Amino acid sequence: MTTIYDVARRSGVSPATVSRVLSGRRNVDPELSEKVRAAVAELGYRPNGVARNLRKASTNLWAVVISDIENPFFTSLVRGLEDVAQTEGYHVVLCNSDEDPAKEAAYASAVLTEQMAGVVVSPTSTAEGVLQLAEAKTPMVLIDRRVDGVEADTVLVDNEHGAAEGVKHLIDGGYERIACITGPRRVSTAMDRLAGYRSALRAAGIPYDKDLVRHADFREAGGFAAMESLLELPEPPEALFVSNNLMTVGALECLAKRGLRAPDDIALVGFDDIPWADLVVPSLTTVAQPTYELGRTAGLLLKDRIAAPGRPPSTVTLRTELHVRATSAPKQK
Amino acid sequence: MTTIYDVARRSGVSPATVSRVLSGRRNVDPELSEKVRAAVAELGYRPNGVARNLRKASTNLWAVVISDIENPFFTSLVRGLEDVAQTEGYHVVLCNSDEDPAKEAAYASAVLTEQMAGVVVSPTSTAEGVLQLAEAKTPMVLIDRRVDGVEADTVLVDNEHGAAEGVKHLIDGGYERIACITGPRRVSTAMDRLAGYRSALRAAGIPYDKDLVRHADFREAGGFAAMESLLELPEPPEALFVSNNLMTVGALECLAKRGLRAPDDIALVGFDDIPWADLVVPSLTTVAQPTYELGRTAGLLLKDRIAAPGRPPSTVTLRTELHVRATSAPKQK
DNA sequence: GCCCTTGTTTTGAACGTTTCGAGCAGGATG
DNA sequence: CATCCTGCTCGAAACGTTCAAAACAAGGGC
Repeated sequence: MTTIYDVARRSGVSPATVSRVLSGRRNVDPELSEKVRAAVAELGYRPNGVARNLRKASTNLWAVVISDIENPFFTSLVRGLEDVAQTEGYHVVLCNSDEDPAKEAAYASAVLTEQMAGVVVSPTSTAEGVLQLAEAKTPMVLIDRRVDGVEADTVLVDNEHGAAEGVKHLIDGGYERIACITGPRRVSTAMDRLAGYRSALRAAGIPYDKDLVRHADFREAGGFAAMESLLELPEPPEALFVSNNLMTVGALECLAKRGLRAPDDIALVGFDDIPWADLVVPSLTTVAQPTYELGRTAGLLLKDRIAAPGRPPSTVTLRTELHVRATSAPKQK
Repeated sequence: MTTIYDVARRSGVSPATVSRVLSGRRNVDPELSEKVRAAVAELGYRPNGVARNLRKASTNLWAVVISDIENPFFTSLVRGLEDVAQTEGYHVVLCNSDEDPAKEAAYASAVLTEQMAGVVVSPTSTAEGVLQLAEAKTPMVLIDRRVDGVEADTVLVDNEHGAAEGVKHLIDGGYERIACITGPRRVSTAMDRLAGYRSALRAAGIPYDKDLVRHADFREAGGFAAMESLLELPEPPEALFVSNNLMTVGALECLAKRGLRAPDDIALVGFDDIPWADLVVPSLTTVAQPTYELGRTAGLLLKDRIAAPGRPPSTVTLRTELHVRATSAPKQK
């Protein structure tokens, strides 16, 4: 391996000067600089990033800790983050936590020992990894969910407002008996979306009926089961609001299996888009989240945090957008 | 930051001994070992991964260079890879090349300067990055596509056989005038799938008509345009084989826009699944690739390559699986 | 009692960079 | 002419680990 010493010898200067030439500092004689560049080219020298990292006590890695890259929500988010990372000179390390606090903690530990420059994390319910990172003062951006007791930059979506908008849309379509499938009680997004559901009902003067609410696990199977349980009610709902994409898919599968159709048998609005929602027939009405933008924003916040670690943390809340499609067509009287 | 020296001082041994205790080597007195562990716990010592990497001249990073994480094919592949990486003690760095040889080359360069332990890459058409890595003898696994002149471990799918099976399925359904939308000429997978299309026709005694073949860009827009061009033929095809998932989506969108339906107006088989292909109505017949398994296999090959760099490269070919759904229903006479 | 062997620990030298302080010209100033 | 700057360059010390080689202790054979 050729080192900075080889280049120094070849160009007749000291390693220190080579270093300054390569790191683009000023205060170096143009003539020497030229010699150094020539030597670099001749020798095919490539700086050793690891050595630089050791010396500088930091790497150019960002970790992104999410529950599962196969969830389209995170896929697009990660893409947004990676695009920012690329322009800022960082690389993104992908970490699937599968909502498992132990895995999250293991990744947090890796972030610390590998001296990564920063982390973007969508916290699991217990969030011990996040606490560990917060304590170590690692630059960190929380995404999608808040964590009690942790002060950190956060990127959220206006869950309550988005959910309310989706439910209001159903109400406007003439539906009154509207059910809700949401996520675990410990997850802030699940509760925020439920709150939106309730506030839309309240605004319309429809009484809240807790028998119409199900808490599932944000996964396909959970949505399926919750849908089944709702359909088995003595008086099934005439419309449904589902609070994430995978559970919506599960609910749709349940309907398909039973030969039921939206919106004729039950009207449907889902939170969070799924790819090609237009191709599903009947096409799916969703409260779309700006997932790419979420990732991008997180990247920008992380960059700023690294540049100025002392600054007080900020929270950015992005707006959702209601995509009206076929499953929420107005009630036929 | 607490270092191995601090631990050594605290436990009354030399740094070397601490190192041996922590790296789990034998030849260390259990009593000392215990003391060291105690000191580690008391001080909250955490080894510095960067320093270790420098000394060992290698990191625990794998890069995965793909065209776009938002393509479900790669999403699932990356997930398979990451699962192997995790059990083997590596981390995965995500690199979206967007089919841009310059970006690919930039990532290849980063792999070298950051001393990453290995790379899994789905090569772009010109593959200069791959050549650079091959020259540097970086452990590398090629995925999905072959590269001329590069000897490396490779994981492929039996494209020709899979395509032939899909097309034969259409022929068996009574269709004869079958079109094909495939990818760029320089990409091996595109040509392999086209070859499968041709061989299925040949086996059935159907003459090959090059007017029924379109080369597009493997993207949604390309599939859309190719579909339009096929529909404008004086005598449009009665069935269609599309050689990747995004172009299939594009083709479906084109049909939807024109108010045409599969399989009544045109029967359809796509190569590569899309998520929730069952939910699309009519549900989509596909030649499914074992995408997760592709990533997993690549990970295992990479692990082996790192363990034994000298071994001759091997190629693994995985089988596709025909998922018969609604869009390929037999022709109604 | 001496020497060799075996098993464990320590010393000290890397690994390849960056950066601090010192050194050294050469010009400006008093 | 001495002194002070200014602008560059260089030497050397980190950064925190691992590992080869040396040192040491203890046990066994002759």
